[in-house]
Amino acid sequence: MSRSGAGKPTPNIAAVAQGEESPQVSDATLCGFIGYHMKRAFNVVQADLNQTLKPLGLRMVTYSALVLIVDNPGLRQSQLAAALDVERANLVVIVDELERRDLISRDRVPSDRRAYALNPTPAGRHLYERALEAVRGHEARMLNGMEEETKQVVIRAMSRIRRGSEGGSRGG
Amino acid sequence: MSRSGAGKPTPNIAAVAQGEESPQVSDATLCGFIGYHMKRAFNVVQADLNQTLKPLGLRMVTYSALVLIVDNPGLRQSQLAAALDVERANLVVIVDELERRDLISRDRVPSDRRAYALNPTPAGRHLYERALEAVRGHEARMLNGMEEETKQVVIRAMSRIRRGSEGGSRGG
DNA sequence: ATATAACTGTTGTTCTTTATAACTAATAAT
DNA sequence: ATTATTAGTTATAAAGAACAACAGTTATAT
Repeated sequence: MSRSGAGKPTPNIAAVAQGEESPQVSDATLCGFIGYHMKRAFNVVQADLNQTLKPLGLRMVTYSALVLIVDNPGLRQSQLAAALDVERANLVVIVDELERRDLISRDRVPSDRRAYALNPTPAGRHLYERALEAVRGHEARMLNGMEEETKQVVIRAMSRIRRGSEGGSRGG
Repeated sequence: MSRSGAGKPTPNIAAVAQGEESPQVSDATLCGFIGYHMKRAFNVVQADLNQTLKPLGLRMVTYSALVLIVDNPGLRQSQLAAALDVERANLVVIVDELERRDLISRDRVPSDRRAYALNPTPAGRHLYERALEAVRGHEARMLNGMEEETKQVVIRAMSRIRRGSEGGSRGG
């Protein structure tokens, strides 16, 4: 999960050696690509986020799912799968996990007896608040006082890259 | 590997439905976090990059490994593992793959008979050039005419996030 | 010199994630 | 009514990443 030693007791000897003792390995070519920087940065973010969520018993994907369910009560599993960009089949275990912990409930919808409406329980809403607070701290730690304007530029750039793969006739 | 339909013959029905037919699922809360935008954007980049490299018989990690070996001939596997941020054990199969395709060679180093010096073959250097050209096209496609200044801001922000997890006494 | 520790590459195993196919039940379409 | 499509589920396989343990080699300590 994490190679950055965010919460590890054992320091990564190889990483220390690479960073401070034998810095002769050049990644200059890869540094010419924005995707390389995105990957390296995202690895750090992901590792820290998972460490942040671990005390709450959440992973990145279960956290995202909980947020979307609280923000969109009555959501169907298909919609959630599409929003999370995971296969419906793989979403089942995620929803199972949230349901087993009584964070959400699967409620049958009368109009369509195939579908489940996903709704947060009071415990789910409570954990949602706690998780949100924790993730806000995580982001503040990651950004570490980055200027608001810079943040906005990054967000716009990321959105543009993401939407570039779609039709692209819709303005944002 | 890819859910964005970058090179798939079958259009993702769920994605279309989510994007154009039932846009009622709100991710406003998650959109408040830069990490969310990074993940979504990186998913798109990764999918397109893998599609780009597939005709060359490369994956993201084998491509990165090849680039680092060409740029740092004589590299040891430990160093490569540290640079790629993968376990030494897991790097073995990656190097195996590159060696089996005669893109690199494992040369024993006289001064330390434990270690292998990784060197690119002529075929490796040739594929390196081809891959680099393909990835340049991929990046141009992803960025799609993004202003140079914006790119630099993003790169600096990503570098800052990444280095924030280290000691942080070194300026860049 | 010898014993001990540390390092390099390797193998094997396990866990997790992701993708795929197939299935049941329910709705929609012809 | 028959057929096709959709929602959720199950099972399985493929791929990645984490971890432990090992042989061979080098470094260190006694």
